[in-house]
Amino acid sequence: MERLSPEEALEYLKRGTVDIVEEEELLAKLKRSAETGIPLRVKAGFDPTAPDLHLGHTVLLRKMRHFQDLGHEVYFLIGDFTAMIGDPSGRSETRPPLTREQVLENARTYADQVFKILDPQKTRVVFNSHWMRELSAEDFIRLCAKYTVARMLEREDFKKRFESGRAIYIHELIYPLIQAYDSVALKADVELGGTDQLFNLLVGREIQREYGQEPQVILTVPILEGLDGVQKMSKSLGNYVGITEPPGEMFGKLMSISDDLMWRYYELLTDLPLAEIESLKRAVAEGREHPKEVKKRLALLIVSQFHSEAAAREAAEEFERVFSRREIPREVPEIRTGSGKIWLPGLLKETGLVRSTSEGKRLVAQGAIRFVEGQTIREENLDLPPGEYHLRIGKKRFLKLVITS
RNA sequence: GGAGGGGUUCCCGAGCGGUCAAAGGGGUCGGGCUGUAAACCCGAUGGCUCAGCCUUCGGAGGUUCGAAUCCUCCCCCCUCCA
Repeated sequence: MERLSPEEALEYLKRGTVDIVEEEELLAKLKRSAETGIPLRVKAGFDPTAPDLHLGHTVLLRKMRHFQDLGHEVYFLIGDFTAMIGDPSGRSETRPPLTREQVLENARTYADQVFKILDPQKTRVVFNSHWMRELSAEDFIRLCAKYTVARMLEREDFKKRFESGRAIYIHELIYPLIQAYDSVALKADVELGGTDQLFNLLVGREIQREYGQEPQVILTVPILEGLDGVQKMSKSLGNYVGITEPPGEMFGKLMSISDDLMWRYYELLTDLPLAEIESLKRAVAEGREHPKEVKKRLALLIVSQFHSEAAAREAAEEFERVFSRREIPREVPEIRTGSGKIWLPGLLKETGLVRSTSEGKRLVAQGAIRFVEGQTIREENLDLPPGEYHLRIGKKRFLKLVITS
């Protein structure tokens, strides 16, 4: 991988990006790096407050990894100083500054998750409070003097707010400058970010120039759609796959995405060459491949990134067993009870499979509860002889009921 | 400082004295169709000891046989004027 020519490297890096500013500059940097043997300094910033990563975040992380695979050095920047401001692009307000302990704690959590993708050998974790705290008021004013209000107001959300007369706080205007200064401090050759970061990243180029540095090249990656295929993947929308989730969970969630979305995930979440993805796409369109099989392959590829290949394969088998062959899952919550009358809604609530007895009643009424063997239970009350029973609640929930005499 | 509009169930959003656990949409869940895909169709969607009872409509009081709906005070958001 490290032996790609600069031109090939460029192609490799371009995959799944939205903007590249400027492509020729990137090529030039790659060439120079190849000649001198000095790796490029690649920067990407992260919010210190939300260390709960999902596949959406990995689009960026994977791009960072691509640079590492080419031998470059990644600066994983934790914006503990900028967090005091809160990036105005999000709806986030000014946040209370985190304590040093919290920041370090979050950084540890990041490390646990991030190194499932990044190569620890080629990753430098840095905190921008490091240099920002050192910056004197004079230095800071000098920094501010390098950019104009008019330029700052070009940013989409500032512009809108300005035009509609909504508040823009001065510290918000500062945010892009600080992020830009981070690039100066790190002498970044490249900065990566989501498409929503484009403006901030561009400011970085200009500020670097002002400080006599060669401007960084910018690569933006798309914001990944969530499992619903419409909204961006996010924890609060519940349409995400967390990177610490167990393999079975991941696999199941990935199998539930739409066929259309599958191609997007192939491109952004796997390293399968684009040409192969194209030919798969064609095979599906022509009916030579079943989309379900292709999706299974996708799920396998993704799950293997976070778990062993064996674990991924096992998840696939389990999926087959339970959903295709309608068999009993390997691990099922079990509840034991004495014989006699059993009130199903109450039992389901007890096991935590449903939230309330009302929900349990509803499910029974709707015919959602059945024995795995096939028979639907339409009565809320059960009276079964001692033995083992396997219940299926809806499509995904299972319960093993053991009745002792 | 002045004038006005608003805070409703997970979300958006109707309701504006009883028939309101509250229209409609979204989401979610269940069923059908399938490939646990999408699309589509049907149904459900506060809780409980469930033909009944309890809790919900920003908060606290009040009027009334009866309030999400009327009154008083308070908190929060938005628009316009200054």
